[in-house]
Amino acid sequence: MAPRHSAIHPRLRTPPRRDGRLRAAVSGAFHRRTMPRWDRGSGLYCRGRKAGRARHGLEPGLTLTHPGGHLPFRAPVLMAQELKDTLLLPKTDFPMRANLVQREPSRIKHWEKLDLFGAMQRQRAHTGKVFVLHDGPPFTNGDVHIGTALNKSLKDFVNRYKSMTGHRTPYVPGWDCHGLPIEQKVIAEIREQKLDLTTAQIRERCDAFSEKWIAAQKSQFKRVGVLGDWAHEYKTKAPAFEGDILRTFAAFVEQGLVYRSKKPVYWSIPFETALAEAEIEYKPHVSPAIWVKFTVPTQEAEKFGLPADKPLSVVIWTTTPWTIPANLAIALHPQVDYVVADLGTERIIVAEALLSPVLAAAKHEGAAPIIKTVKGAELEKLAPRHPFIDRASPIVLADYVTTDSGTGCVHTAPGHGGEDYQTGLKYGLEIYCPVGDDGCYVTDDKLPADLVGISCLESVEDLKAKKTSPANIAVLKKLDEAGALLAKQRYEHSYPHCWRSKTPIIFRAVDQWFVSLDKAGHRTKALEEIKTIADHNGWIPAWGEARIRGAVESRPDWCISRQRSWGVPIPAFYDADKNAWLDASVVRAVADKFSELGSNCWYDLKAEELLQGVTLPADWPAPAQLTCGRDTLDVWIDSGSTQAAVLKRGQGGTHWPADLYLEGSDQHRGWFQSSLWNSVIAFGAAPYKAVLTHGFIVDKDRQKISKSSTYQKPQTAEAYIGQYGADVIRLWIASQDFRDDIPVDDEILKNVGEAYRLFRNTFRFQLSNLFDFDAAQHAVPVGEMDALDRWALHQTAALINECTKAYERYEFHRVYQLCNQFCAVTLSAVYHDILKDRLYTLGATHPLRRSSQTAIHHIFHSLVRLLAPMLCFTTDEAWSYATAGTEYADGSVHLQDWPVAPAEWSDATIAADYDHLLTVRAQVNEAVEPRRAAGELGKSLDAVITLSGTTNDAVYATLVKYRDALPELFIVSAVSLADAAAGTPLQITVQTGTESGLTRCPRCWRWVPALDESAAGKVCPRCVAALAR
RNA sequence: GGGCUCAUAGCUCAGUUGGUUAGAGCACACGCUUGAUAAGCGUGGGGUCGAUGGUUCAAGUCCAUCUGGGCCCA
Repeated sequence: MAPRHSAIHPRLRTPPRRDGRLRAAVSGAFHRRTMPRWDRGSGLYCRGRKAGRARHGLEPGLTLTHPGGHLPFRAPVLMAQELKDTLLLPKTDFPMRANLVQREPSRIKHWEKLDLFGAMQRQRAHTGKVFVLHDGPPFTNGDVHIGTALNKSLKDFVNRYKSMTGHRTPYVPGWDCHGLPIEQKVIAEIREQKLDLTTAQIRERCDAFSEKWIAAQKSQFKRVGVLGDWAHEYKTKAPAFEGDILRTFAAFVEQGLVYRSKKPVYWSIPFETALAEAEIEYKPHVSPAIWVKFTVPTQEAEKFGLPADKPLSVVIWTTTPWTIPANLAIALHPQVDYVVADLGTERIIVAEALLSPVLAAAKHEGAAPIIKTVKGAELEKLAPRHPFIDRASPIVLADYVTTDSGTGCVHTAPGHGGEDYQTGLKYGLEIYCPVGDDGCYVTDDKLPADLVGISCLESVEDLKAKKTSPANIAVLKKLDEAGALLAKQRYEHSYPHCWRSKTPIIFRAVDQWFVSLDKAGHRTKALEEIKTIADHNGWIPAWGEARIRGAVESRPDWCISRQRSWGVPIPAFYDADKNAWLDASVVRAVADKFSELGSNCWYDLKAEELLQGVTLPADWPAPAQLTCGRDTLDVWIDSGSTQAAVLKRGQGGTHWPADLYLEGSDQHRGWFQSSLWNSVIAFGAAPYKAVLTHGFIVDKDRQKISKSSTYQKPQTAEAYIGQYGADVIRLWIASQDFRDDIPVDDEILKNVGEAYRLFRNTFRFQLSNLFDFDAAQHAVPVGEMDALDRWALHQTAALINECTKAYERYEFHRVYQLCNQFCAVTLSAVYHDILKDRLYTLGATHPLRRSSQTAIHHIFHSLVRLLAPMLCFTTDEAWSYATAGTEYADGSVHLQDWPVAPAEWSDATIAADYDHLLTVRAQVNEAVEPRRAAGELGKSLDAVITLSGTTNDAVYATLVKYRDALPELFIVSAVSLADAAAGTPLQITVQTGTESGLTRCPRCWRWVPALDESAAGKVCPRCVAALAR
């Protein structure tokens, strides 16, 4: 370096050229009009040191007139370099560029090497504080969605925070493995491959499918930075877990809650099996549409004030004549107008709006005067007769009835339709289904004998021949004979077909298992538990209580059986007469088998083998006469059993009940509820003390992403993390008030990226200015620190307190806002900016410099911890540089204790004084700005300030009190105070250094009365002192 | 259609038991700086607090209705 300035002409050893002085030589307007673009400080050209030198090199040719006299402009660059070398400029290896996408995976490996999660647990093993966040299991059927990443990140924030505050945080991640969506995907594969597989084979494929996604999701969750007991996760398909699912179920059985009842399902007649939505194809189909008259007996008519002097009937419309034998009611809409229309010899009741299409279908000619109009509600319980079976078909009310088509009077067969079933339950109708597994009418004392054995199936041959089913034909004949058929038409519509047999499916009630929720007072107990949790503010936000209360109150008895393959088998046995046998002790015995062998044994073994060594209840048939049932449990029993299989067993050091459940708000009706029911029934209490919910990801217009026109790319966590890095995504999650919808959008993420850079640069600035600071040796006791540094500590204490409060309330966005503001304003714009002069120009061991370094050290170690739960990668990186000076350290920020501000950091007097001082600082900035705009000033250090005011003004009094600190505080070269007459408001005068007759120190750039000689040339007295050390 | 819920600047958030001219950061514009430099500093513009009606001396805040969004049901 040294030789470089040897050739410099002595004349160049003048004070370095200051842009301020150059500007001072010309008017702003002149300057802007005439100076070359590259010298206007626009940043277009003058980027970096190289560019700066080039500019200096060009300028000596210009001689500009200074107001204070002629001052030939020079550019003693090398001189400046030499002086610059005497400064204590910031130094760090902590990179400015985060390069998160590349760097984060290495840190994950580093954590794995450290066994960070294990280390955190061991460290808090004996604190006596435990916080159990019980993981809600994601479904294992695809890549981690950004919404799932959000959920897991929030959990990670909580766990890391709780760990730092001294809690052991046993977090056992889990997966929900069974269920229809997986089976559907597997079945779709099988369909494509045109395979015909056994149940066991299908289950094998489902298992492999699930396992594959567990592995994928696990690595994706880890990539997000989520810490947990990944090596010992729970899976609902694990044998031990399946055993516990059955043990939970056994508790249901034991209390007599489980009963059998019918419920309609999609049914394939050729395969004699229930079908899932995915196994159904909708195809065009021609059905016989019929208009059927249900006669109203005279007495009934009179009771309801209807005219009874002519035959009167209610007309229904249906496209499935075969369901007429199962008709038990007619549904009307309560608010729709119905009319009694006179057809001459008889009268009919239909919806007013549909009278004319009905007349058209019936080919009625001539007038059909309306005798009477009534609301549907007025006809409730009117009892027309079934056309050919001796029973009433009462009028019921239902909201789903429309006047779009038909008659407005809906044929209701609770055993053959979903809505019909609901209405049936509501009105206490039998769930009646006179059709057997083979699709034929069964022997039944209510059914006309001539219908028995007739099939509802339309075979592929029938379809080709455009023939309708034998049952349809038979029913049409019966209706015709009864004189009940008002009209008949071909009706073409889209109808569900079985994907395998290609024949139309039927909707048919089959026996299902239900759990009674009221029988043993469990609903009351569940509601009590909800209240108890609310009393302890456990529903976060509080409206969660209303949400789950509504779900629990309105939950009907739960249908827990599924005619599926991929699930936990319901351990019911059947005798030769198809009677079901279910007993708690046997369920428990089977549970033990499942725990040992996995639930596949249900399919691999015969009942007799399975029950070997099991003592059956006295009234049971011999095992040899039993077969295993083929229904599986609804997955709500699976997921609701996690609290039993994980928490009750203390897996990974957990305990029951959990301290927190944390899921999306949809889980009020889902997992929160299923867990509550299972736990209340099996253990008599709720499985959680608190439940935190978050909203859903939406696009920038707050529309759900699936509807969004702007978001068609895959919404996987990987896609986002691959672009932004996990820490930016985590910061984005932290920045949002997650109780509401969470918008995601490039602009938002870009914003968060800026905030990320702010945090990173804050750390970098702090680290770089601690390069020669060793807290053990150099730290200054708080009581001996400079006021400015104590102010900074006061602010830090406030930050710590506020952030801690926010973490306790899970208000991460408050932490984000608070830290953002702290870094941007308190530090960057004020504290750090002011500190530069001290840190760079004073001697290394100067008390003020050490005081500030001490404060920076404290602030860094506070801030890095406050942000650690969120910015888990970056804070650990910064912490490593701070403690080890390298990218990786043996320890981790995540093993540190949560910051607690020592009482001595807070100083109300200094805080109040600085409020005044910073107000004036803002005013000074404002006052400087016009002169800067005029081109008379550059940096604020070029300014000399005079403040006049009166000492009876509190603000001015504070200025007087801190008189000596003001230039530093305002980052100006000098501040003089001028006492004015009482009542005079504070007045600010701005002069340049030159105007004040001062000289600029080439080293610290402050304008001073005189320079002294030093080894490095002429500098200000303060710099002479600094250089002397 | 029902239950729960949300709406404050371009974006993310504050805004106390109703009480001065509704705040902050980011973004934007214009400057400065080149000793945090793919950084840093300053100044500035920007809001009918979703809409309407009401209560009140006073409404972002309380009440009602509506509009739009979200979750869950039907």
